[in-house]
Amino acid sequence: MSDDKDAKKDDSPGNFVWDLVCQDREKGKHGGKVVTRFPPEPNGYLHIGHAKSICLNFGIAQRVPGGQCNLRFDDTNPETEEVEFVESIKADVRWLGFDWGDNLFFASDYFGKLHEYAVAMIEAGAAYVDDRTTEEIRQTRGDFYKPGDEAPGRKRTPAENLALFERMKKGELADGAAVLRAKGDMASTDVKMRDPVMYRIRHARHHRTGDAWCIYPMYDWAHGQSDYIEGVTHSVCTLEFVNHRPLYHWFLDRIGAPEATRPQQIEFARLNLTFTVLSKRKLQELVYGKHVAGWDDPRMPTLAGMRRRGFTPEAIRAFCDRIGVSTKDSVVDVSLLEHALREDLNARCPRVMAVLRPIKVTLENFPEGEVWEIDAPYDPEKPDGPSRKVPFSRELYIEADDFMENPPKKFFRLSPGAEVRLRYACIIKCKEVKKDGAGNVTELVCTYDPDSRGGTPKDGRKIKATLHWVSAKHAASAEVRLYDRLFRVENPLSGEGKDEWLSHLNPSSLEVLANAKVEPSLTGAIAGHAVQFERLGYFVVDPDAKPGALVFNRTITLKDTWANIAAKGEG
RNA sequence: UCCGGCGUCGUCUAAUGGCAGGACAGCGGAUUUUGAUUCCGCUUACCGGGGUUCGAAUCCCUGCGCCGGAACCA
Repeated sequence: MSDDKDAKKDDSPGNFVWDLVCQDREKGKHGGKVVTRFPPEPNGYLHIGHAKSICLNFGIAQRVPGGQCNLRFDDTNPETEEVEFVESIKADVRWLGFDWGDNLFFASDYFGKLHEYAVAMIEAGAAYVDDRTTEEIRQTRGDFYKPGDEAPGRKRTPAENLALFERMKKGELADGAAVLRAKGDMASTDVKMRDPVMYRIRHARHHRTGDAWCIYPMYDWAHGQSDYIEGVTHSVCTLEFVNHRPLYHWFLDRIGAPEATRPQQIEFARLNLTFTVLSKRKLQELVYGKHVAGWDDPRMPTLAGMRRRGFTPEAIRAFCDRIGVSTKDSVVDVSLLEHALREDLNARCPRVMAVLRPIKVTLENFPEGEVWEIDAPYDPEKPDGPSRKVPFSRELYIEADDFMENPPKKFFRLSPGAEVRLRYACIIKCKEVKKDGAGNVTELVCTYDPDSRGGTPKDGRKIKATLHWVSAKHAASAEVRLYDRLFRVENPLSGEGKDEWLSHLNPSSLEVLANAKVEPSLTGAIAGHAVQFERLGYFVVDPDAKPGALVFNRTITLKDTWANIAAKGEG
């Protein structure tokens, strides 16, 4: 089949949802049409967990000829939803690389239609108004072991219920005074079926419909019907909705949706990540509790935060491909995300040099005033490819971490009497260590080997370490923000206490270095420019940067075998 | 005491009654002017117990464990 060929064009791995979609197409269900949807509630920012759902839903639509994925905002709760969130969500989906075309919808588009359906249900005696208190309704619902009691409203005539519902709609009743309930089965073992609430009263301004309505549909009433109205074929959601599936189907029955054209709800496991919290509520707490600087704080797992941190859409999509999709609760190791990130950045970032914690080096035998303009490739694996000039002179900065006065055995960087290579420049040897009154190293006096220009010594002797450096006189200053994992424990939510998870915040998730030194080629770098600082990691220019005031965010470090060895040595 | 879902390397995920494979992590090695990258190699798994079958991760029974469910949230 030519369809098969189309489906195999991309190399995305399959998963059980994709399998179901393929089976349905083979059976000719929905005439072979596939329509999915991504249905965020605009009450917060999108995070990496949403990315999994976005990649799944838009991914399926992309892989099917004529496939369609709607972006539908599930905006049925005016008290928590805002335009700011719908705009950020649209921007994030676009940034991730997906396009909903003309298929931008809102559940609030269907308020009128939903109301018609509800009225028809009341007329058919399938729904009624319950005007007791929330507390009474809760208490008469029964529990897991006992059936509930039937509400008095059930006995009213359709005409009476219609009149009451009309009063609800007109705003004659206060918030909480009454709800519309479907006549389910108060004795059902499935608590969801015990006369589910369809509408509640909220005298609140809605971000789109304004004050047109004061009754708002509940999720179970709105969602399946919205799917149906849009012609969605596969309604993919997360596992916590498995319990809602019978009700999803039941409401479709009530409105008379023909079996052949109705959507099918399919559930998959939401993403969990080690060292990360992904619940919307927790993310809100981090933002509103000022534990982070905002929704786009580079430590946040929000797409806005990750973007600012320096993640690429490609890395996130590759990650989503690799974690797969299943119906098993799972926790993905964050190192898999980091791997996908490094893999992508490694392939796209030019290599440059920057010194984060400068320590001064003076080459005592290097002529005062002389400057080498070294031609250094942006991609060392392509020595003849694009390059930039890097000035080298008598006074340099190297990384403080690259010098130890009393080095352990396996440390092969600079120490008194030791030789190292300065990348692309030459071999130097440490002659003298200068210190201040407190015993801090302030300067290293070194000599350079004039026969090693370029970095290769004439006599062919082996130099184990190569250090990055910048010329003191030529370097630009920059602020560098060193980001690390927001939590220091693998499962921040493991504790019992309500706010215990906050105690697991990593106190050193952000370290700001005010006086880093970067090579002059970086002087005019603009926000979003991503580079590798050789031997350190991947960095991106932050939007806070201004002309003459560079600001870099560390996206992620390079893998660091030495750090592991050093850490073990201490243990 | 109820209803529903789920159990495969440390982690994530394949297998659709026929050799339990991949990725990440870890460990070891080669190359390296980034202790990076790249390359090579290694360790490690079918929740337990029965049954059906020539043959079971897969089908059946049973036990156990984990997750979700009693909002006028989604």
